[in-house]
Amino acid sequence: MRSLDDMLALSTWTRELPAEQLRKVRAAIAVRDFDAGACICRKGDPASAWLGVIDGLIKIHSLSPAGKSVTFAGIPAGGWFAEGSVLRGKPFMYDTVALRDSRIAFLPEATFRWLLDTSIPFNRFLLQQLNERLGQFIGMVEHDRLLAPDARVARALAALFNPHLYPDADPQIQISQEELGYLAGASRQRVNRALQVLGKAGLIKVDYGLVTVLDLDGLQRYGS
DNA sequence: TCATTAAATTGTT
DNA sequence: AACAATTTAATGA
Repeated sequence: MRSLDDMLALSTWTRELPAEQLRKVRAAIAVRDFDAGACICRKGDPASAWLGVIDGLIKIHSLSPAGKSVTFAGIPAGGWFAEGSVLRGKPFMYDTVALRDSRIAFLPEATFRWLLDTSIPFNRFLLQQLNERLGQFIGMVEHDRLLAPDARVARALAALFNPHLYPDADPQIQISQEELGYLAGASRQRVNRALQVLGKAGLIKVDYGLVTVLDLDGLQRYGS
């Protein structure tokens, strides 16, 4: 399992931070491990920290009153999230759950605001992150209405490998087809078929509980 | 190390 | 949604 320092080395916003400032940030971050299925934060919890996925995989999702689940985003190792709630100073609006055993970094709200007030590189990073996410969600609406199921699964999968949001060199992701279904808004059966199609097209390789991306660019543009 | 079993995941209808 | 097949992880000899 990766360490906090691995993740900080991977995050682009740490690179231009003066050593002294990075040291302070590093000292303020708390690290917690979660078992697969565990809840990292719930809707309504105060957003007291900016969160980073050091290792593992988490999802941001919402449960309907009837118990149906919609997943808005899966966030693999290397990703930071919840800046929206921290910026607003409002409680979390969604639940986040560990899909696998995961290690999470908690960067306290006060430290987050201090970075916001003092660091141009940090602000630049946040701006890019918000922009990338906005692009992803706009894309989701577009794909949901315009693309066939195979292509929707392809995009949902590709979104997990956004190099700006998740700067992780590992082209593999350990995720079940059921979770991929929640992410793509498709049934598990449909995802199963889509993965077979995408595998035959040479874009991905499918193994038990594991998907390896062979051609990210091809995945992104599949079906359009 | 190997066999057994339960649990998770996948493939198919 | 249901079922069978497959893979993994855990357990104990």
